[in-house]
Amino acid sequence: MVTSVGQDGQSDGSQRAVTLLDLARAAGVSRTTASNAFNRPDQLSPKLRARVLEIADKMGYAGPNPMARMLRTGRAGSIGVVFGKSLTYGFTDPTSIAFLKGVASVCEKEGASLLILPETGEAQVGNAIQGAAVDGFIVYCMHYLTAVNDAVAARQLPSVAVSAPETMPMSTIDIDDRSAAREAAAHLIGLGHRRFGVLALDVLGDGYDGPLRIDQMAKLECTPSVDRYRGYRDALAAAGLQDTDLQAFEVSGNSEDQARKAAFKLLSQRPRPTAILAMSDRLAVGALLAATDLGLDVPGDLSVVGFDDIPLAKAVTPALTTVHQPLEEKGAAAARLVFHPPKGRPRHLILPTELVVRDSTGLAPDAP
Amino acid sequence: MVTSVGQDGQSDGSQRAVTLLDLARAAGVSRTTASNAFNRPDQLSPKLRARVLEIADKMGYAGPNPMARMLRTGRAGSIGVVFGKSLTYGFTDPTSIAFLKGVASVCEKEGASLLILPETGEAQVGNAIQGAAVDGFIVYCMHYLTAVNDAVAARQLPSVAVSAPETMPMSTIDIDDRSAAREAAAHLIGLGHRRFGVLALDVLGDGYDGPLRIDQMAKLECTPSVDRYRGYRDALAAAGLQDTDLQAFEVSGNSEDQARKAAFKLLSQRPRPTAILAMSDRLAVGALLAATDLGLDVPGDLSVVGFDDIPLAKAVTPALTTVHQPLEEKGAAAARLVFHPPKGRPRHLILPTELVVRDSTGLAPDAP
DNA sequence: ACTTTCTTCTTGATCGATCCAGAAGAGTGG
DNA sequence: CCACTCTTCTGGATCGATCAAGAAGAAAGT
Repeated sequence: MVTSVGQDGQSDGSQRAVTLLDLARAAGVSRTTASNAFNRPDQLSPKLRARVLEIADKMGYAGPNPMARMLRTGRAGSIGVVFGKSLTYGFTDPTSIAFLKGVASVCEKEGASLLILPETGEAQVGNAIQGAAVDGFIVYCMHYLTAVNDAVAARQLPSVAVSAPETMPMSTIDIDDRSAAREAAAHLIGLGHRRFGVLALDVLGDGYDGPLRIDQMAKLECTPSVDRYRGYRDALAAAGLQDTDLQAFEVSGNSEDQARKAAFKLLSQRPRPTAILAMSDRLAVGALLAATDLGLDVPGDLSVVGFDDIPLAKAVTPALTTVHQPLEEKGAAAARLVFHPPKGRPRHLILPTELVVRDSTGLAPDAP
Repeated sequence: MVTSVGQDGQSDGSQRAVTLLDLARAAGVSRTTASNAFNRPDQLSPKLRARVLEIADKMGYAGPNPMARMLRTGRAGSIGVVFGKSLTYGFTDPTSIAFLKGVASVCEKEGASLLILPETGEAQVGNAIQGAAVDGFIVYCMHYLTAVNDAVAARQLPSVAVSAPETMPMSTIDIDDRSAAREAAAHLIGLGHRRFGVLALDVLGDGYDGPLRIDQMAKLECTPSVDRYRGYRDALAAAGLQDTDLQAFEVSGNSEDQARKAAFKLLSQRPRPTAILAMSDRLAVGALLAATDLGLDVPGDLSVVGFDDIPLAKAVTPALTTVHQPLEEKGAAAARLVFHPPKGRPRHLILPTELVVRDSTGLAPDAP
């Protein structure tokens, strides 16, 4: 006999949910047959299947309980993405949005869902990671890598870390930040620039704004910020210039407003830098704003090079010269590595970058 | 005796994972005690707990299996977000990104994760919804509402639908599209405009570009596109103008490029509209581009009003006059409704909008 | 008629945890 | 010494499904 259930979904939620067993009993079949009605249509006669599904519908049984199914099958049908910074930041920064988009596109193809994990501060790092029902992880973060990566590694699932040291027991995916940055700086040097300002992403992710903390950098194996800075210096060294020709400020939170202030300071120094190397396009946009504040023409008085090539880069005026990196492809490649993990040793992908010259760079004003 | 496990996480993954029972045996305690070591520190002596955790670490036991835990506790620790359009679109459109950001901020506070579901086409709608291990749903989509919403409703979980008819057995959250649109149009009418072009979001989400399909609109109870169009007409009617003063094009995919083309057509007609009502800021930006193509000055020759007030709206030149809607708050409010569902009847929130006048609107060129 | 195969359906075991009720032992007070 | 509470720990039942193996009956081949 069919268990009577309230007509509408509104009724008091306290009643126990309908289970596969209830359905089986109501339909007069075994649990397995009921299960097969949903999962293996070929395992029972179409007529019976239709009847079972109809009764299921009548009973308000939506389908097999996902949690139970996961437990039994061992598959979650989703992959997790961990942001080092706050979850909200992931939806603010254009680079991580593009990355997510790449991840999402692959998830869609695979029919999997995308679980985005919160990070409730260093103390509880790993809490969410430990408890996530997923088939694999993508780690996208810039700071305190070890805590997060260790938690992910402990799960023993196919995992990929973005911009992580290759010493981790998981696949990694990255760009060659150092040589990309070198290329950006070399471009400016080629245009005759000799005095540079650097807008750096914050090295430690601790909200610090101010002169670059070179001493702290030594501690960090590998962050985009450090690598890009080294790349800038490489180019200067190759041209026989001194480190002192490089004035660098860290800007917290990759924010345009903060960058504007920092750039203002850089550009108020004498002799004034003739070019600004920004470690992200958002920072570069901040530099453009500061140039406007100071009445400087870009690229007449000042050249600006960005990094990332986010959509905004070509929308802004003047369009930014910047280092293009394949943000979406980075996400897609990471997702692919999670869904089809390499057998044996982990892979370490390096994606190509390319300097895109637009309108924000020109000959140095004081060039001979 | 402690089961020996390979030193590194690299070893062949075929060995069965360590379970709570294994850990309990290794530590010489019961499963419950081992479980409590992770979940209820107050239920066992600190000394024993430390020992258990240490052994767990040694065995490579990362913590209780999330799937099993979910099944037993009945809680997933995450909420699901369903996009009607493709998953990728969710990370492309600025309005949905802002919405997600709002959702994410609340998730972060609640310590929950955010599961983003794929939609693999109308045929399989509900597949992912049925199988998602979540504690509630947020439905964010514009089209074929019923299929998705029915699948969500069947799950009998706390759910919120954005821009859905209130007939659904779930909470909804929305803005008053119609009166917001009316206000936008009234603003232009007040400036002396009498001939309007409308750039409409596609009514059916089927990739159609072309003249507005008014006949189709009648079929749809409630989509932003339809409501906004009605709002525009309300304003015209109130001013004694005819519907024929309103030329409308649907633009598929809320894309700037498509909008540019559509706006070009609108502006090539004679007599030329003096104002464009765009149903989104992206469409409005397309209109600005088309104006540039045609050598029209905004707001001198043409006024443009957007909708949404995405970040781009004030970054673009001229800054867009637009209808501000609280996108992030919309996401946050939706998430709050999922985490703390109203007892009894579902709630139906209407969030406030506000016309923000910036630089893209001015007096009609032919005004008396 | 006998074996074989195919279809259709069922039973028992299992996935890996948490919850509930209660046992064992230590400490307290009368 | 007994009754009581408190802490610490345990075993059995349970969450809701899927899987592997096999039974019952129909169809087909020899």
